[in-house]
Amino acid sequence: MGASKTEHFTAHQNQIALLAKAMGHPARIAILEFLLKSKSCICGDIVNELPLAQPTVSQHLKELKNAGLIKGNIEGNAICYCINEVGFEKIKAFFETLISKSNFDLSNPCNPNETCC
Amino acid sequence: MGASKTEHFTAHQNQIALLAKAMGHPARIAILEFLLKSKSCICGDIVNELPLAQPTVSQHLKELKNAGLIKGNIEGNAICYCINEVGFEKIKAFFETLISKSNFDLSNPCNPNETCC
DNA sequence: ATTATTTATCGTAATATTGCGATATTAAAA
DNA sequence: TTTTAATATCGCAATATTACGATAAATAAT
Repeated sequence: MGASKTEHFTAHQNQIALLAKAMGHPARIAILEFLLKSKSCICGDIVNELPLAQPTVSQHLKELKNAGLIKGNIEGNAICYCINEVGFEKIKAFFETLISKSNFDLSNPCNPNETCC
Repeated sequence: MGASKTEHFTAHQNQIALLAKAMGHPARIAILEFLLKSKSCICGDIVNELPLAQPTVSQHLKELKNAGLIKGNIEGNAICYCINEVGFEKIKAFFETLISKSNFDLSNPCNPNETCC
């Protein structure tokens, strides 16, 4: 195989997995950190910030864009990239609701070395 | 290639990417949601909850365990799984610090259709 | 018009992931 | 001790990801 059986899971589960997957590479975390540190959009610069070849960075940017974590638009002969707050809020909200709706006591976790089920 | 150049990134970037990657599959999101909904650890049941064969689920559980998102210990001839609050707090803290340290105004984002760089 | 700059795409090799049948392992139950 | 149950591992096929050189595309600069 190699392909995920997405049709067997909820839209929400697939959506979160998609966002998490896009964040599942150190280069893409570096890009997100760089864009968040900046006050506005960034033209170029991203390639110089990363220890990867230009086509590789371009590919990572494309994945972040497809996942909805960043935006990019043409600005002359350069491209202006910035955080897509929509995707970012989605994954943040996921953690918040997951943790708040959780019955699991994260502050007093069960010890797996004890009998607990 | 196919292998990430982890050596070129910070330990923190690699750590977060590892956690995100582990969450980058709907089956693993489903497992996390199931464990968080439960009050304590879960023996078995996880395989029956998912629309995947037992070896596949076992593999997903292993990945979540390796990433530090869940714990599992032997309980007779069954295995007791529960949330690993350590990994969970890590990824939660990542979002919190990233957003608090961020200079990017998430509530008033730049519009990529305007000149912004 | 030509050249330089910036970014994307193509093609391809190396490696990783996903999924599952078959089988092993381990311990409880009979 | 044999059987049953639960979980893990092996091996494999299908597919996806990662990385980058070469090249294309599009605009700015000369």
